[in-house]
Amino acid sequence: MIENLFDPKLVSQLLVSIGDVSDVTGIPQRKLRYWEDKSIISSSSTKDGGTRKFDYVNIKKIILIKELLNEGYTLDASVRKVEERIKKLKESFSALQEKQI
Amino acid sequence: MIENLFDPKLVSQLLVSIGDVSDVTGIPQRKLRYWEDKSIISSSSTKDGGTRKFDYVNIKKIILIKELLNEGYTLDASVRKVEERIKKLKESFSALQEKQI
DNA sequence: TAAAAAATGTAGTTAATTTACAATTAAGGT
DNA sequence: ACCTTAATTGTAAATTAACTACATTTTTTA
Repeated sequence: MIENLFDPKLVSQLLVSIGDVSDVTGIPQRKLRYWEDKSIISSSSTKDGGTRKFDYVNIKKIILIKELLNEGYTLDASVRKVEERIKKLKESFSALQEKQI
Repeated sequence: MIENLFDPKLVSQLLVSIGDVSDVTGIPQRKLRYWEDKSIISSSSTKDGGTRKFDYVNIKKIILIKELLNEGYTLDASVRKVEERIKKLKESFSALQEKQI
């Protein structure tokens, strides 16, 4: 049932602009660019001057980092803690996509 | 397990520009605007001149319509056939969001 | 073949984002 | 207190992406 709902292949293809990511996460655009500069998150901005687009995993990552920041962790510490979860998230993600449900 | 993967609340908040929807679905931007004019799909373009943003359900709808068009259905017929599936999709969607998983 | 449906072309305009500078504020160590 | 590094913020000018509002073309159907 849920398989019909969320097509993981489709979800993973959804790209969201920085303005909309900012709206959804509550993190200012300026900060998102800063985090990308520091390689904390990544977007599909193709060096040669396009616009940044964020995928589901990166948006989820931003939200998780924000939560840890709110708890009082430093940025680096937050990122370290989030990395492991994101790693698993990515794995399950590609596993699901393989399955071709 | 899957609950951790796809946060339905988050997925439903992802908004995608017309250019990216076009890339993902293979439907030209011009046609997407035409379909919206005909109320086949909808976007969050706030009349007062912003840019169109499509959500997951509408993107899924576009893909389903495209498939039926390829099978030879007329646009109207395709839409009619898709509506029922989309209705269920939306229901499950909000049900999941309520659950707050 | 006439009418309606479906799709397309494009010019001029507006919205959203980019980069690349610099400046500011906060936190941690001695 | 002072210094250093981390973290964040401000913004102008340029660029990219999308918009509307026309009109036109192609396809389908009665």
